[in-house]
Amino acid sequence: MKANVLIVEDESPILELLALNISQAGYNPLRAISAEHAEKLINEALPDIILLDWMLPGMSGIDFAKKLRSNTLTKTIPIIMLTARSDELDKVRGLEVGADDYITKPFSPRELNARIKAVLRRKAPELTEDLLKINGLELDPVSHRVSGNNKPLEMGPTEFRLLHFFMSNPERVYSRSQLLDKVWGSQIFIEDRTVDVHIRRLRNILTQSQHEGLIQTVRGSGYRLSTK
Amino acid sequence: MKANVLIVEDESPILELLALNISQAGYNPLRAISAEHAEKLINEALPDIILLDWMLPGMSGIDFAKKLRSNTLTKTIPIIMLTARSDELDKVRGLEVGADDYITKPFSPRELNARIKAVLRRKAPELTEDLLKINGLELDPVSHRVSGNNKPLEMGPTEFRLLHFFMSNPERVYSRSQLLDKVWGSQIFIEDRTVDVHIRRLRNILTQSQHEGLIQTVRGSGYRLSTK
DNA sequence: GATCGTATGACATTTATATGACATTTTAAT
DNA sequence: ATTAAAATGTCATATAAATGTCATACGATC
Repeated sequence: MKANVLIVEDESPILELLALNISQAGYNPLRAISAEHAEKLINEALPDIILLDWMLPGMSGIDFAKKLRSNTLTKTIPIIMLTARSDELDKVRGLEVGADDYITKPFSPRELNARIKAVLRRKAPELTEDLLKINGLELDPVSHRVSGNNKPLEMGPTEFRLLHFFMSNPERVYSRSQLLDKVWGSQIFIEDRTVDVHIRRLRNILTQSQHEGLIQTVRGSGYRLSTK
Repeated sequence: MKANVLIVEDESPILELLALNISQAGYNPLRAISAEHAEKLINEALPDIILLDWMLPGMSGIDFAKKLRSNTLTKTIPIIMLTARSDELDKVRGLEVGADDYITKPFSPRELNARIKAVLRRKAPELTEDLLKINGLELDPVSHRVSGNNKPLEMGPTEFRLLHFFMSNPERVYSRSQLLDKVWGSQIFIEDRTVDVHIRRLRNILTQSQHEGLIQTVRGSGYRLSTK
């Protein structure tokens, strides 16, 4: 599950540079040369994060950010602003319209990737590759392995993604619909009740290391991973 | 809290078929036989989602979609286009004018309902996520947990919502019908006296941490959450 | 003490979740 | 290509929890 990074930048060389960088960092770059172009891409599939140039022909970056923030569908997508100069005023305005971070050109690839990672970790931790440990339960996104109290646990892909998501967002209730969106994907059409079945499968597997209590039912609301 | 689904379809048998389906799926169907007719209905009450036939007499579906998108009031209403053929070009044009999804005839009831659900679940409004604390009583909307003096308190969904509402609006009296509106929902037909029962249930639970006095009866008026 | 509004316990019903089974689809191996 | 194995989504049923209503008891107010 590579994160989709939408880059909105009108200068083609910079755009390509960014895209190269991003794909090397393990993300999936999407290119847009204007706000209008970006909107089209967003209509097809919501990106996980947006890199947005401050200066754009047509709709400016800051107006576009505002627009994104005013739409329910896009308001939670993290935005990193790209600005030419390190102007404090720009920074303030950027944060005002809801940018999550911002970076001034020229920037080092390392810094850019670090910031993307930081923002993702905050907003969509399930898209990072961090090793997750909770109460003796370990999930390694890189090797794609799970173990409970050092005992390897075998599970299907869906259960893995479900557990990955829960471990990335512990102590938080998710409705079945939210889980379908986050774990299955928003373009998928399956029954709410199917979530129950996968929860049960996951719990069954976690039983091997007495971790099944981690996945809790919150009646009327959904499910939660919690150590309490 | 049934979602209102506006169906715009000129062929009466198909319209009825759709309406039947939609009401069986737990939504409330509104019927329109033309774009003009649909506009009238929209003026009366904004639907939650619109199923829009591609081919319509008078204003075409695509023009109507464009019109809806250009109006502030209606631009955020999700639209699902109904098209006769699976023409890629149509799909592109549909997405261009801002349809959220589209489905080709003939379609299975299941697929249709799944798509409606998928589109609706994405536009769910977000509730406030702030941790509420009053006098040692804590309610966390995120993890969906309540504790009194650090002791976990278990309660049913209705009691949770009731307490959530009171803690969000402390020191203020609400009549039984106001509570029914705010906590149960406005279209629900329930006896006033039932509120009493849930108040008692809530108080019983709060007794575990000596917080039952927080919920006060205001004779002749209703109930209030107050620390005084 | 009569009246009115509220509290309480019991109960039938409704609603939500858990579970086991199954048909199909996907994936991997040969 | 063929086959076997694994995974997936759905359904029917079982189980559990929550809900709304009522009858009755209680307490305040006049």
